[in-house]
Amino acid sequence: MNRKELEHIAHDWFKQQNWEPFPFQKQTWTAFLQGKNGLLNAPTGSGKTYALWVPIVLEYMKRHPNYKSKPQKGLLAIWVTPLRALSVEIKQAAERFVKDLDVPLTVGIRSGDTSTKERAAQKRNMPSLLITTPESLQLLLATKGYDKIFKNVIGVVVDEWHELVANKRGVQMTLALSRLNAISPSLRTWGVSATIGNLEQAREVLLGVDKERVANSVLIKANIRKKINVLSIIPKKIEKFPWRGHLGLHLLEDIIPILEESQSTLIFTNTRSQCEIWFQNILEKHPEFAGDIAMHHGSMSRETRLWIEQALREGSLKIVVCTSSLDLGVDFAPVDTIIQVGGPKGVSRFMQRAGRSGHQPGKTSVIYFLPTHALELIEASALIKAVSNTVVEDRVPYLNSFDVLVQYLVTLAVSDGFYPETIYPEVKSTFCFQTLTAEQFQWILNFITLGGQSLQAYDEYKRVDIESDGKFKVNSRAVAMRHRLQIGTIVSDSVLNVKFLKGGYIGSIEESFISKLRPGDVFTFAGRQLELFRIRNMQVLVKKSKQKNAKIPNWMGGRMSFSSEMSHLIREELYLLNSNNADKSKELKALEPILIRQNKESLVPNADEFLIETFKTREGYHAVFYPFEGYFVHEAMGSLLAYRLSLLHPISFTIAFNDYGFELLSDQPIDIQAILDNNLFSSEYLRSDLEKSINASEMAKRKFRDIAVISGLVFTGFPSKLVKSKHLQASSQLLFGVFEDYEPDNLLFQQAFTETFEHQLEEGRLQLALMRINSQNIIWKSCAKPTPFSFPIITDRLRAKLSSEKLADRIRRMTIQLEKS
DNA sequence: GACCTGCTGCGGGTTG
Repeated sequence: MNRKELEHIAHDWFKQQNWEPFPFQKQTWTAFLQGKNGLLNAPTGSGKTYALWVPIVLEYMKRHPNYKSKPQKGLLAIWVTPLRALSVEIKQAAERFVKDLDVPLTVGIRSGDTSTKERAAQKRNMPSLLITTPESLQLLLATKGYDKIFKNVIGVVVDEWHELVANKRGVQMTLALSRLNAISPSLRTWGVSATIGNLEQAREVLLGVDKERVANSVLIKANIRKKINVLSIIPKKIEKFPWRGHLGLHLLEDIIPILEESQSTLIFTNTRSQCEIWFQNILEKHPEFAGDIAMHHGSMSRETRLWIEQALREGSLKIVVCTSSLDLGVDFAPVDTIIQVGGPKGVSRFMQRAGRSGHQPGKTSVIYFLPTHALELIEASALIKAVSNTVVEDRVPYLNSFDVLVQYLVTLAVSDGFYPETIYPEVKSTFCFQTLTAEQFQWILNFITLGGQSLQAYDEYKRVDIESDGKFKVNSRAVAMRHRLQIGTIVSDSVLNVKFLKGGYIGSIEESFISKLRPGDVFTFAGRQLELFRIRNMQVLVKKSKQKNAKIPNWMGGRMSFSSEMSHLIREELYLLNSNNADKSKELKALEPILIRQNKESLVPNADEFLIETFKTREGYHAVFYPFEGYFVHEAMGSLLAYRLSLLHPISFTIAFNDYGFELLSDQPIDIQAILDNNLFSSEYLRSDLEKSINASEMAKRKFRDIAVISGLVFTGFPSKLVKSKHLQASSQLLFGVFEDYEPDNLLFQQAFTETFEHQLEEGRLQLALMRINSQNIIWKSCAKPTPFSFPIITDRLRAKLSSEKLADRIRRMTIQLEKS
């Protein structure tokens, strides 16, 4: 049978399903059958799964013409998905396909949900097509004789590659790929990705830095444009609409008609507590929705979440209030409407959420944007434009994640052991470790065998032995076991499990929240009123309660900052505000009263202007700056400017910031002229000034917590008996301190700082922002009172008390004040 | 006068 004939079979099959084959499918089949690697860019719900199952099966038929009488045993292809939740759907698709085609191939799943028994059975007899997660694949590499499992694999497909490419799970994935490539000579690597700004780079990350290999691969773009209809909910009376806030409950009644008219609706909120609040408020004001409404977020028990997902699929739920937990994965066909409450902070996140509705080829997605404060109308306007111009963010890959490399090398040492001279070039071929030097690699080897320089005295850090032939191998069963338990790059937050007294797991909650409650107190969680009974063994035992006005928990999650694309779009919209342009969006027009007020008290900047406002209140002297660059950049820029100002003249500040700008507050007048005369926005000496200006060590210490866990320096405990997170924090801090004092050139210690500057403070973006400000005219407005622009920032400070002043300075200042009075 | 904050994802031993 030749390739053409085989393709016909597949085409016929597609016809039988009444599916219109997309052009990219044939292109993908051809490239795969030619032995090429590649990246397929296709939206969800476009049949992309089949685009890659088909050629894998075709290749199998081609290789084994008498496959019916003599089916090939062992693993043929691996499908990696970042979400367990997707495994079942992919498995069903694959099974249906091989069954209809009558090919004797077996399909299996291997993930955390797979039982020990099944896992063992699988190891004896691997399915032909294995669906797994990056972590479970890594665990397979920690198995004795893994090379035999993988030696005949012809294809690895990494699904949702855009989700992995910019984090450590992606790094881990590429390390595994580097090994598989060496084991299996006819392996093809394929990624499937949603549209992202840097698709070309995503391909390079997937395939490694070998230029020839990348040049011989293909990048296939599906070119299917999903129609998205964005509608914003505009407050009827902007004068009474708050200048700040994040909940958006003022507009609750405005969405009721939308809920009633839609078959089913997802309401996306930005935080878990906001999700709880919206759910509760809708039910309170519209009890008629009871039974039709549910909520879904990451701290709720998996059981409840799965139930809700199933109900959505079946169309038996009308409304689900959720967080990012429903961004991805499972496709809910009956959902026809999306409501986004508050700014989504990034264009791709917004589009991703919009895409949850009308999830069928050819259908239009509908998303409503509900602003939670006045300035978010600018965001609404910007998002509408972004969607029609298909602006998408880059996903920036990690570089030199030594913690992941340490884990990977121990993984290899746990199974069959490794020879550095074989593994070094493989590691170096990955995007993440392309600049890894022989010295650095040697340092890592020393680290896993001796525990590095400062931990040499402790046996527990000597995990790997060097055997007489030079093989690196773990011989201790205890070390191997602990390592397997801790494979992966996701480090969980410190949480307590919430359970009913009579049993029944509800979800997880932050230690910091629950410690403020006493037995008998009532709180709301997962939409229920719960009375705290007692806390025991990291478990919160509760009873049902009917009491109203319960406290709502907050979780300490990651903070979302504007993406650089989003910041850019916001500025573009802002610059339109002053124009009398007739085609100004209705969102911007609605802002008119606030615009008039801002222009009266201060000014709305144009494209060539950078605004600084100063005013005095009873709190002190305020200076507010508006780069519109997002929270993270403002955090860094605020500290930088405060530091540089204090060099000119001793002064101390309190700094506040949000996505729009930052504020310096002092008890002395702030010399803005000095900022202008001394070029304090210069991007020169950025890193060294930044290092001196912020408490980099404190931030790095927090980053180091994850690094310590991933690299195996800190053990998070056995499944049944988790180590208390406080202990975890303590030991990672202890180690941080040791390295700081005795081994500052420790690569893991240094990595904590690199991550702080590059990922937390976004040094690269800060640099660009400073350059932009330097090219603008700085307009300094001395205002009589807080302006609409400054109000959200200065009130934010009342919550987050972040001070640049040292305790000693503060005490000194307070004493002087006392003396004066 | 304006203000209830901070997402998501995975994994959990061995042998005959």
